[in-house]
Amino acid sequence: MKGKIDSKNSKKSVTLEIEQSRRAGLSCVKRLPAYLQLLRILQAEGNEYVSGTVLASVHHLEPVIVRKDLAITGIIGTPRIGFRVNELIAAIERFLGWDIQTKAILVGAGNLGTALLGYRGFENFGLQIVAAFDRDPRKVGRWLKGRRVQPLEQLVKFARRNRITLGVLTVPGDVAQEAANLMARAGIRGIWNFTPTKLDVPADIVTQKEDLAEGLAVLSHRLHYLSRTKGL
Amino acid sequence: MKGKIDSKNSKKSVTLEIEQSRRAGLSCVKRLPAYLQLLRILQAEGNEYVSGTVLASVHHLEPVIVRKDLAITGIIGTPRIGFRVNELIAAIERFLGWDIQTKAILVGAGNLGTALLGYRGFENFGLQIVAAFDRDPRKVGRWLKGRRVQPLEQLVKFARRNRITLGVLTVPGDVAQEAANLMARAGIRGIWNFTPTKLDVPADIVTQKEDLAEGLAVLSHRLHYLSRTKGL
DNA sequence: ATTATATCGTTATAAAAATAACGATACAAA
DNA sequence: TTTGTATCGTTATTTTTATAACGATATAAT
Repeated sequence: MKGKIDSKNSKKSVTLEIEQSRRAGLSCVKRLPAYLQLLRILQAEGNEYVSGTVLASVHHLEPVIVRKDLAITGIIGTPRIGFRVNELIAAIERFLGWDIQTKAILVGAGNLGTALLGYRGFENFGLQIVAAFDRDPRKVGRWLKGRRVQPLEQLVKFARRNRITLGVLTVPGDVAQEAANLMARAGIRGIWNFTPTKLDVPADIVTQKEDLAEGLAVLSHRLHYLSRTKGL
Repeated sequence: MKGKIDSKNSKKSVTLEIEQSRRAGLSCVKRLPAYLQLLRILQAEGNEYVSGTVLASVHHLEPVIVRKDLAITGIIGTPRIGFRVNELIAAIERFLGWDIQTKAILVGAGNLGTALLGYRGFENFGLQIVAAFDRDPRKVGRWLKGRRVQPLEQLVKFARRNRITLGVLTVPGDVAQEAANLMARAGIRGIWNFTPTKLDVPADIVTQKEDLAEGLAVLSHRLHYLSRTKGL
């Protein structure tokens, strides 16, 4: 008389199929790479399954949060067992768009720019920095971590010709807006902004500001005012 | 019969004086450095006052948020005028503990470590990286951005002798925990963790994890699934 | 076969953060 | 002097995020 299986399943499948990925909370998206990192280690170690509980304990999170986060990638686990590591990795990568490599250019071959160029590991994040640009004539022409530094004047042509969609901005703050304008002209769709400058860009361009000072502020504040909070 | 001025003022002053800095929301603390950065520019340009409205518009925030954020530093503005730039800078710096320089050591003289060592600007964040350490004998002894790279074995002695309270961790992920243990033994109180490894440390040590992948995940996700959100 | 248990997925509640609303104040202009 | 307005600080509401609660399920143990 209750017909439990039927009524529940039909509702769930419809919901999941129709709205594809329900609104993905920002904090959730931020946690996904951390899961991914651990999952790759587990995969390399030969683990076939992993439980949300394990993922949670490593990252000092509540298991519920992990399960909810994973749910938005569309993955489905089995009770008492957990999730298939392979499937989980694939689901997260796909959700973040990291299953296909995105070509990016980097502007500003200074300290930080050089470090980012040298970072082996972006390939794990679906990112491929294919070229570097700088305004300084002394830097132009030199080779940095396998890429020849090109002059800024070449940026627009290069980016258009190679269908570049992502730009990494590592110039000094006072020329950041200028460089961003150049990227916009070049048809770039997203800017990863490592400068302290808040960029003004057309509405169809996505920017992500990366500010070291932010994290340092949290650290300093906790250090000075006794740490009461627990989480990250 | 209402006695509005009296009742309100007495309540406010008591509240403010007693609990010093009411619980500082995490998101608020993160925004403070951005204000600070802009304030210093305004100061250099000779501006004496700034309104919360201006701060807000530059950073694409609501004025209310700015006023609330500033309020927790203890600063008080004047209606129609705004805040004194000098006072505001001092208040934020003091709140974050950036009014006195904190000495730090850096462990891991790789790409990122080198870039951080070369970053002129930490002095604006109350941070002074006074020494660099590395495990690799080929790096030990070399000079990097004005600091001689020392062997890991010297870390504990050096940190204790110089009363170092903060450690910057830029080693590969698989040796991060090991380095963190060393820092703990050396009496370090806070660890700025640039590795992808979640650290296990004694409860009295504060850690702040800096994960580039986090920001990239947000950027990628927005790029792939149409950007509906507006804010940073 | 029954019971126990670890885990899942969902729903309900609590906490934190963002947004909105509103009175108060200081200067400017009529 | 009066009125207007930009801004402040606080309180109220909404939204987002985290935590808690709970039934469901798959294996292991009795």
